[in-house]
This record gives sequence, structure tokens and C-alpha cells, in this order.
Amino acid sequence: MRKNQIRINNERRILAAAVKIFAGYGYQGATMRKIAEEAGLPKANLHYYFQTKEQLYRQVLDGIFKDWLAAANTFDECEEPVEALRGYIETKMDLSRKRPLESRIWAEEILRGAPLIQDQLEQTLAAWLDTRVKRITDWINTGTIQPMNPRILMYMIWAVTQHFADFESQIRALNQQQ
Amino acid sequence: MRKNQIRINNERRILAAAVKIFAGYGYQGATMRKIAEEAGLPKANLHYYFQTKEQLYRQVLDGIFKDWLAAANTFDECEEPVEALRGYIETKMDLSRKRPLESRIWAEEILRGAPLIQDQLEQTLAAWLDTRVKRITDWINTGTIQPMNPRILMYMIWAVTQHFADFESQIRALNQQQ
DNA sequence: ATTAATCTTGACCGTTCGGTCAGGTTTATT
DNA sequence: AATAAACCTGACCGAACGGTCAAGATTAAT
Repeated sequence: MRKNQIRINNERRILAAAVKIFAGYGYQGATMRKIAEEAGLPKANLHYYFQTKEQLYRQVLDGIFKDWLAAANTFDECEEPVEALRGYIETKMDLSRKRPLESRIWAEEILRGAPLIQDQLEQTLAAWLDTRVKRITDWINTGTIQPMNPRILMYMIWAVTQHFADFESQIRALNQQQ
Repeated sequence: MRKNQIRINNERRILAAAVKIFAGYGYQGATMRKIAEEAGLPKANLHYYFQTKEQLYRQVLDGIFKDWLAAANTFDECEEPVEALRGYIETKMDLSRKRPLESRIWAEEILRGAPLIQDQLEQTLAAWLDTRVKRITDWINTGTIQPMNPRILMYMIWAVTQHFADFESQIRALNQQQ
């Protein structure tokens, strides 16, 4: 079931252009014409590979979610809590630095109430979080780390790491003075 | 130069409806028709009070910025660092809880690169931040608190407090399991 | 060399967008 | 009571949107 090389190349080009435009304008602000221009293809060609704008957007979100989960698994690489948390936080910060566009698309989707990804949040992501919360709880129970709410800890890590990608323009505006 | 009561009432109604719609759909996704329906007024009436969609949006942003600055001044109410920071963080969390719509509008504007509020960020907000950074630096220099980067501390406070408003739907989806 | 499958694209379509405007209604002023 | 100012709104406009399609060009399969 191997795909033609032309299809592979064009789908990649369109998806890359879509990430840029969706990140820069939001789902509603992004237009198929802008994405087509960014990809260097006629608009009708986009609809040949992706039937609708929503379908294209869904594939972009899928790619982001897969990257996110892959990075998230660094949490399990270390037995020791300090190393596990440090490694996880560093990987998340790297993702924010290297893929800020994807981070913004994700953030906007959540802002809008996650209309398209609620299933993934409630199933895949919730399951991922549950097992990590159990690990942290174990650390607490064995006295390896101080007691706190593991769930809130994870939310805070996500908040801070996301912030540097999502609020980049605010941070840049504030940092330029000093 | 007092305004007519009719004008005051209608402007308030329109602004309240605009906050809801802008928060729910984003700037591009929000339409004047939706805002008019929410306000219970004909669309043409909106354009009588606010010439353009962008002007209406600007006034919404202005209101948010004023609220934010007012809340931010609780930082100065205490001499003592623990009380000052605690008070500030609690006020910001209250704002996230009580005005999540405004928080989301602000977040979306920053996500898009702050096209309309860059001046305010670089001037008013930057000045506000500078004086608070100086206060924290004083605390560090007198040994009242442990040394760290005051600027990053403020970014982290903003990140976490914003997160609970902006990512509410993600947190809700993840919390419902447990 | 021929056929089939895939890819490409300008032109077009119905819908919705932000915004306008003329003309009527209500409120304020004298 | 009369005039002026402010307010209201259905109908309309050009532009831009997502999406379609038929017909031609290119590539793959035989």
C-alpha cells in the first residue's frame, strides 16, 4: 500500500504550510488561499489532497499530538525523581523552543474549548497523565520527594513550558527594555 | 460632556456580548452578526456605536488591560515579600477564575503576536514590570529572599495563573477521570 | 504504444463576511 | 408645540470565503 512519491511530497508541503498559517492566524483566520500561497500550489490542488479545511487542520493537530506524546515519554527514562522531572521539563522546553508554531496551534485549540480533540484529551492524554501521577505518588509514599498534589505539579510544568512558546511576543516585548 | 444614558447602556451591552463572542470564537471567528444576536440588537446598531469590528475589539482589549493593571497593583500593598507575592498571586488567580473570558481574549491576542497591543506591552506593562523587578531585586540584595531572576519569577507567576483560565477545557477533561 | 490512474488548475458557485445608508422613530432642548 | 439631536434598522453592497468541476497534463502499468 505504498503511496506515490508525488503524493508524499505534496502532502508534506501542504502540511508544513498549514502549520505556519494556522499558527499565525488561527483556524478561522487561516484561509485555504493563504496556505496554498505558502505551499506554492494552486488552491484547488489543496482540496485534491485534503478534502476540506477541517480535515487538513485535523491532520495538523494529529501530528502535534504525536510529537507531544513522544516527547512526554522521556518522563519514564529515569528511576530517580529529580532526573526524571528534569529530563521531562528540558524536553518540553526544547519542544517549545524548536516547535513554537505547533505549540501555539495546540494552545489555540484548547482556548476555543478543544472542539476537535476532546476525545484525545479525555482518553490518550488522561491515561498518560494517570500513570505518571501514580509514579509521583509512589515517590511521595516512599518519602523520596516531599508531598504535594502530583496533578497540579504536572499542570504547572505544562503551564510554564507552554508559556515561553505561546507568550513569546509578550516576553520579547518585555525583555527588550532590559 | 456627560453621555446619554441610552448610549451608556447600549455600549455596555455590546461590549459584554463582544467579550463572550471574542472569547469563544477568536477575533476572526467572531462575527458582528453573532455579537449582535448575543446583545439582542440588530447588526446595524452595533456599527452605530462602534464604527468597525476592530474598534470594538480594541475597546474590549482596553478594558481587559485596565482590569489587569488594577489587579496588578496589589503587589505593592505589602512591604513583606511573602505577603506581597502571596497577595499578588491570589489576586491574579481570582482574576482567572472570575474573568476567564477576558483572560482568553488576552491570550489569543498574544498568541497572534500582539498585533494591536504591542505599544501597551512595550510601554505601560514594561514599566510596571521594571519597578516590580527592582523591588524584588532589593529584597534579594538585603537578603530577605533567596537570589533568583525576578523577571523569570514574574513570567512563571503569569504562566501558571493564566494557565488555569486559558487551558480550562484541557484541565477539565483531565480532571474528570479522577 | 496504449490504456488507466493519478495529478493539476482556471474558472466558477453559493454563502457569509464587514460595512453602508436612507428614512423612520424616539428623546432632548427651547 | 416645534425644532434639533440622537437613535434605530431592513435592505443592500462588494469582497472574500470554502469548496466544486470539467478538461487537460503527467505518470504508471500493461
